[in-house]
Amino acid sequence: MSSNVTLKQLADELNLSVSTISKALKNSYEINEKTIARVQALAKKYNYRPNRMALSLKNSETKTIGVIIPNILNYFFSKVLLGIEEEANSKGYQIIICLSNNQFQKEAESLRLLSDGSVDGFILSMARETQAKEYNDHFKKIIGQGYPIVMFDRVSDKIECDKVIVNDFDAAYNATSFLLAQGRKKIALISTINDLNIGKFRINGYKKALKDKYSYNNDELIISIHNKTAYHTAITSLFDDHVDIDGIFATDNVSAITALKIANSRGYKVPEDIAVIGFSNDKISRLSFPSLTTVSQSALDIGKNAAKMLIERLNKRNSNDFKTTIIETNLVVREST
Amino acid sequence: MSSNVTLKQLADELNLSVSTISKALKNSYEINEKTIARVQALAKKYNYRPNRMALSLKNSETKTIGVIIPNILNYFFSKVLLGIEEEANSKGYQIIICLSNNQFQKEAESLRLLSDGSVDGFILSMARETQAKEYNDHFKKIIGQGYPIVMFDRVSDKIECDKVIVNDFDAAYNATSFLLAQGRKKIALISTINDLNIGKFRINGYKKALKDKYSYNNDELIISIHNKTAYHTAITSLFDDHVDIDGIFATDNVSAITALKIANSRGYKVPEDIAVIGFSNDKISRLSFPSLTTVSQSALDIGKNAAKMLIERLNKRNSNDFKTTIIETNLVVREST
DNA sequence: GTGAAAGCGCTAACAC
DNA sequence: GTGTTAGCGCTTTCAC
Repeated sequence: MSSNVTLKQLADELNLSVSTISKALKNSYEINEKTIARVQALAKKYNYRPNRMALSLKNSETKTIGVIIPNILNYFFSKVLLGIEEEANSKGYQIIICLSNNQFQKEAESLRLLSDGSVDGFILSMARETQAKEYNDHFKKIIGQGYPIVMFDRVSDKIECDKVIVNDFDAAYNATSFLLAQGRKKIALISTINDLNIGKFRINGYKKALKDKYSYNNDELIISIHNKTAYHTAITSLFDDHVDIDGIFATDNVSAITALKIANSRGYKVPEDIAVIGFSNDKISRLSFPSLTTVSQSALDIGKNAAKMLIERLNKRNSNDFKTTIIETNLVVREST
Repeated sequence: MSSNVTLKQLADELNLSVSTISKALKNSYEINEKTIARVQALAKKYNYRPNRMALSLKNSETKTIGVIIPNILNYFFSKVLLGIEEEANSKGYQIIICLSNNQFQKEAESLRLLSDGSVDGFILSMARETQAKEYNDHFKKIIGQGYPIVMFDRVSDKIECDKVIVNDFDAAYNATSFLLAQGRKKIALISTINDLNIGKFRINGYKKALKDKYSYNNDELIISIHNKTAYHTAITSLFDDHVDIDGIFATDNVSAITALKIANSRGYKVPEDIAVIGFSNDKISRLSFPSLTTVSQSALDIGKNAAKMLIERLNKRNSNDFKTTIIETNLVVREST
């Protein structure tokens, strides 16, 4: 921390008391106008700023939000963070960031560390491990301690708190329907997030869309990938086993683009012979060859809404009417469909 | 902030004084062992954690680092952030993050907001606007207030502080030399960061490499792009004007991949007819078609080093021996060369 | 072995 | 119109 000027130093220099200085800086009606002017001039000269820690201690509020994110290298989460930061800053809040790296241990530790009065509340998306193993107690404990939480995207039914999600079922349903409307006859789903709730919702959306289309007479074709190193082999097998495949919906863009590359190298024409849709409207979807149609989740809005909800809750404590906000997705159509 | 237990509450419940509790929790030799045991048991029961704001106020240190980043959607900066977070956490520091969005105004405002005792020091990379317009005063002011700064990647000669950079000159020299060693006869440089120092260093590295290769007899061919929307047109013109181009070194991956796409669409064979090298070892470089050779900046190490340097400086104030750490780059060769 | 008191920087109720 | 005091939660010095 720095050697900033304090009220006391200003008071000494002007031969006034600390409380007079404090009031003068707030333009209190109690204080003589000349005094106010003198005080404010000196404060300006020394660039006085009230010490944030002293204020926090006094007011029992930090004006700081703890944000816990599974993976900062993921474009979606970065963009949500951008939204949180914008909204929080505009309301006078700062954000402390912790990265769980998708590990339960680190998520719980971050929660523990920040629940020492460092923040007023939390915005978070569950670590993959936490959701896969259905750990909840660390969240409940924090909430029990009086810290409000807003969860986004990867949320848990078991936790009572505000939430911001997209309708993953609808998103997948619409994406699959888009392929069906093009007359695609054999559509596969590639999922790399089978262990997450959102992954399950997306699978269900895909299944329902196929079922609703009476003229579609192939079985569901679902490839589940659990390992980063397995993308290429798994998708290669998909093409080997189903040469007549003409549509792919992937729950992430890395597998979507891997599929595109394999299709390219096998001489499929995209989108004539095969269409591919990814998930998350990130940079790579614009730069792939051909560019990738994706489901856009409006990550920025998710972040802004989450911040807005948390700040609202901080201002009207003790109410139990938790809300879940659903952010609309939309299909951004590019060259791959 | 939450309703955490305080020393006072523990003291009341045990009919002891606050100071006894405080000492007991620290296993002070002054305190009776039985008392220690009783106190610690109760503290554990109530999940006591010392209030961070009170500690900060008392100790005049926040154990928090302010990080100001130009663009969180940029993979390089995200990865640096990851490095900072890892190193800082391991040393017991938290990080408050601010995004300048490459605007001077927002950068200066973030600095101003956090210099109220919220953080112990700063890690930052200059906003594009700040560097282009050579604004420095806001940094100097903060340093004058006693806040140490560590700058990384986009740094300024005008500011005396610790720095972490890569050798952009060498990186560009080596990348260009790699193309020359392949026998490329007409190598273009595409720069989208001409307004940044690192952009200038990269151009110089490219120029020097061409000069050092006696057998190379084409002129320098430098395309400078200043506008996000102009990538495609500018690079298309490059190909129009120089059909015999056989090598491209780009200072960023979006233009490198745009070049790849244009080359693909014009029937060039990559890398036989033309080779392309990008900058920053991010996800898209692996997923492009063909995958892109890039200069890897070891972003994680940059982040870790920056955090390490700042924390070291915080522990030995008042010394003026500022260091600049140079992180090695290396060329990651993929299919595009 | 335990407790009282001061002080970190600030605000606000209450003197004067 | 200005000053005194108490207190936010904690640590530490000094008394008892």
